[in-house]
Amino acid sequence: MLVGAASWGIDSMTGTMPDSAIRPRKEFGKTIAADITHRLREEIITCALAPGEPLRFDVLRERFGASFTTLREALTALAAEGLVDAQEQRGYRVAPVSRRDLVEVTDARVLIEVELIRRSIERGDDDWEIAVISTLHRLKRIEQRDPEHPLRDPEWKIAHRQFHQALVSACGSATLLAIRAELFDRAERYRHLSANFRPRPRDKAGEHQAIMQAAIARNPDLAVQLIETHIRTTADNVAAYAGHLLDTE
Amino acid sequence: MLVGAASWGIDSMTGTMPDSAIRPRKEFGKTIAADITHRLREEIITCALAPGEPLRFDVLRERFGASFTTLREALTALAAEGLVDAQEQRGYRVAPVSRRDLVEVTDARVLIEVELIRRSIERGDDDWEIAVISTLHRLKRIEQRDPEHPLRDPEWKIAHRQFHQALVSACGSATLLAIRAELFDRAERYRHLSANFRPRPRDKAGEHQAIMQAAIARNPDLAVQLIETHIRTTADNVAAYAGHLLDTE
DNA sequence: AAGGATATGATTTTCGAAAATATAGGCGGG
DNA sequence: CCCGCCTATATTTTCGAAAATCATATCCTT
Repeated sequence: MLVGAASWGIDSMTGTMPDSAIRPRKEFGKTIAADITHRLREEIITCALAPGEPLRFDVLRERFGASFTTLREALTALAAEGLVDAQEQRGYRVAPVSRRDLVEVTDARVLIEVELIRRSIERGDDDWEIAVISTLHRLKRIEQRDPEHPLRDPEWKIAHRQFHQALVSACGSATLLAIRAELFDRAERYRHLSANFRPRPRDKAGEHQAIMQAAIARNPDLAVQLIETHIRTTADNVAAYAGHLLDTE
Repeated sequence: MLVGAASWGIDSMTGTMPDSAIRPRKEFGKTIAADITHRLREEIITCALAPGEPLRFDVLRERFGASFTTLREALTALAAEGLVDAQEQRGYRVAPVSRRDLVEVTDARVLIEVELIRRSIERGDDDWEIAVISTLHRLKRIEQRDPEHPLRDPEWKIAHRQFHQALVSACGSATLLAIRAELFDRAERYRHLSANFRPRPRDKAGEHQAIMQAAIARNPDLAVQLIETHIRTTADNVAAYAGHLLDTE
């Protein structure tokens, strides 16, 4: 899903509040459809809904307490984002995963993220620097507090997402940012897929620190190289630890 | 809208049949929602529905003969593609146009199309060469037959789209092809916007011919340079001839 | 027993009414 | 006279029933 002007793309950045908490039927100002889109997206990204799993309306209806139509609207939106697979006249299912798709998403992310980092470094102002530094700081704080299995911690996820978002936020193109956000979500699903099998997370803290420094130092070539390595090694890890889940198709 | 695997992206390539013709309520095998999505997309791209125009359900209901829900699903999908702007609780409207958006779309197209051309030239096989040559041939035939105002001719539009699609079709990434297709649609809307004011179309035939030759000759640097110029001069023409329509916002 | 048509059940897809929300116009108070 | 509140209307959003479609099992024919 691309974006008209700069409308949604953002909402996938706001993270999610724990479903266990007492929550209003829908968040303020949002339609039920938008809320369900958001909740479904989270469940798919975190693999609470497994790749390839059929999404039957009866089940969803009970789980989310919305009607056919509302659910259908949410599924349509997610299909446009590539997280749901629409099979005409035969319903929806969680988008399947595959080695090939992982490679495509990784390549596309590198292509776009590299460009956006360059533009951000060139155009970023003081506010941008502050955003990059502060989001990294928060991320590190969370990592210190609980250094194991960061993906399990929703707070780490949000902070991680916001740091990477901050890095490219000054690029000046809402269009490309929206594309980037979608690819980020699709990649994050693969990270979750492998998180359960990865014995121990590698030291991402150092990588993030280095990326931040290169960005603030306005060294585009170094920043780009670090980001590309960051993205590709993450994908390689997924392929290594979740490889057995990628050949189902 | 991005794509899950490789599902839709294609359908925006199939063109449209004249609405005046006697057509079945929906095309074979498609849901009504998918059909309406397709028809609405065409009307937005061709500016039959003007940029910024509100899309009220009563009006759409009469025009397309579908119910609220079905229309809503179509609008959701188009919002994900960036052709429709969803204003929470306040309905939908055709995505507005602006100079800034035109620049963003153009830049994004260059970034992605350039990469895909490179990959296609590197990976394209005999079938790819044949597709490139034959789609260009058809395009030239149509241009000879009726050399004025090509955008008015639906056949030219389809042929033009298919030629550019063929050029990048061997890139190997359904993900990037889907992104490219969306950006192409958004750019085509701007072309339509200026078509009514452009005194005479420039000689695109020569440019297409040169691009084809560079591609078949496996000269990526030249092909990339030609494509970039092609995209940017088209956008410049839009800005020049439809500039007065881009400052409404 | 194999193949194919048909009936049955499960599931998706569509519809229009009803509820929720926004917009516009009028009324009263400052 | 202008501003804010309140009511009336217009519009969107949601719902569950009904229609359409697909999947499965059964039965008939060869």
